[in-house]
Formats: sequence, C-alpha cells, structure tokens
Amino acid sequence: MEEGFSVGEVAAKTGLTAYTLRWYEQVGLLDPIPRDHAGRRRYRLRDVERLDLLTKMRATGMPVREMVRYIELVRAGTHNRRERLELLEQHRTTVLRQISELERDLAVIDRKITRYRGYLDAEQTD
Amino acid sequence: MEEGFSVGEVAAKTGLTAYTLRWYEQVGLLDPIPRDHAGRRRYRLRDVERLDLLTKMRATGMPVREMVRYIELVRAGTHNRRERLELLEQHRTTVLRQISELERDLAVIDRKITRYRGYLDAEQTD
DNA sequence: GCTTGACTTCGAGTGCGCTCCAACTGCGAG
DNA sequence: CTCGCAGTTGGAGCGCACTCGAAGTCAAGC
Repeated sequence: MEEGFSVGEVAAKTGLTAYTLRWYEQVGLLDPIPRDHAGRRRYRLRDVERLDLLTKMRATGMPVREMVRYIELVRAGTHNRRERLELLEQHRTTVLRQISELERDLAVIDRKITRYRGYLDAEQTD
Repeated sequence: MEEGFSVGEVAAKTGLTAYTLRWYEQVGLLDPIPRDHAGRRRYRLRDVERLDLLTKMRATGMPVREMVRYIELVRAGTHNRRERLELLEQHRTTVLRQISELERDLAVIDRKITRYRGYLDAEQTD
C-alpha cells in the first residue's frame, strides 16, 4: 500500500467522480497531484482537505471561476489572507441571501399547497 | 391601450427576459398567448399569475422538465389535483433539504473564515 | 413619408460544469 | 501467463437553461 490515495479513493471520499477530480486539477483547483512510479495520481491529505472546502464552496453555489481565484490567492502566499477572507465573507453573504430567497419563494409555493389541500378537503366532504 | 400586457411589460414584471418568456411558451410552460391584430402577444392576468408561481419554482431549483409536468397536469383538468399537490409537496421537501444543506455547508466555510480572522488578528498584534 | 423602437419567427449559439470515449499502461489474482 | 481492473491522456460531447442574430412587420411621433 502506497502513501496517499488513488483517484478512485478520493472520488469515493468526496462524492466527486474521478473525471471531475482530474478536471479540477486541470483547471487549477488542485495543485498537480504527485504520481507513483507508474504515473498514477497519489492524493495527499492536504489535497483531500482542500477538496473538503472546495466541495462546500461548489455546493453553496460558488462558480468554479471564483474558486479558482481563491486557490490562486492560496498559492500566492500568506500575505493576501485578508483578500481571501473578504472573498469568503462575500460568499457567505451570498449564501445567506440565497437561503432567505429560498425561504421567501418557498412561502409562495406553500400557499399553493395550502390551496390544493383546501380543494381536496372540500371534495372529501361531498 | 389594449388589454393585457406586452412581452416587454411581462419581462419587466417577472424579471425574466422577453427571450425567456417566448421560450417558456414554446416549451409548454405557458399556454399559447393570445395575439393582437398585429400578431403581438398580449399576456392575460392569469398568464402573469402563472409566471409568478413558475418563477418561484425555478428559483427554488425545480428543473424546467418537472415544471412542464406540473403544467401538463394543470391543463389536464381538476381531477388530478392530488397528483399536483404531491408534486408540490415533494418539491417542498427538496427545497427544505436544500436549505439545510446550504446551512451545513456554510458552517464549514464559516470555520474557515474564523480561522482567517484568527491569523489576521495575530498579525495585528505584532 | 421617414425614422424609431418594440415586436415577430426560426434556428443557431453560449456558458457552465461536468462526463465520456478511445487507446493505452501496469498490477495483482488465479 | 493471462485476465480483469483501475488507472493514464487529449479531446470531444452533453444537458441545461437560456440568449441571441437576422430579417422582417407594424404603429406612433416628428
């Protein structure tokens, strides 16, 4: 057993497909993954940890482009932490707005549901 | 001033583009919109009301395909109200899960934000 | 009467985020 | 030694939801 994880293992861990993992590397979301003697990827713990954050960013609707911007900051060194923080805080705000819009829109659908329940109850009493 | 609304007016009202409104009609989300003597669409109140619901469905992530399914039920008559209700209730559940996943994922991002704030505070004290 | 602007149609094009194909390589089990 | 499986590459393809281009029609204002 070698060090690190194969692309398949990481796919299983993260819920991403192997295709997607290779593509993430290609577009610059992951640093080049080290290879074993046969040229196969061995993901390190830090690669998987980064994926943990990346998948959360994606799942909350951050565009891949913006995730790439964030990773470029990470790669550029620690001096830009404030900028990274701002990016994350801005995303946080976006997600909070997203949630409240979902709640607001759901309320409209809920009213429709209530209406249908009313119709069906009325039929019932016939 | 004629009865009803032009495509541009409805676009302004709903936030959809005129392109999208025509496309919605084409894919069957809207019944054929009546035309004035020059062939221009005049949306009725009930068309706009339907769009109110449709935009909420879209905004909460319902795929267009499924919205079409719902509208087909509406067109088929009142006898399938139970089925429509079930469709809406299922969507409601989906949206609720969506919201809680957003909250869960945001928590991970929040932890990262807290970490960055810590770094920056530490720098500050130098 | 001419221009402007909003509308019409049809089909093609776009952006995003994957997703897959074909051809190939290397490893472990039987 | 062979089989099957998991991996490799580059580039093509896909599904979704729009979005737009081109060419034309009509009505109102100057």
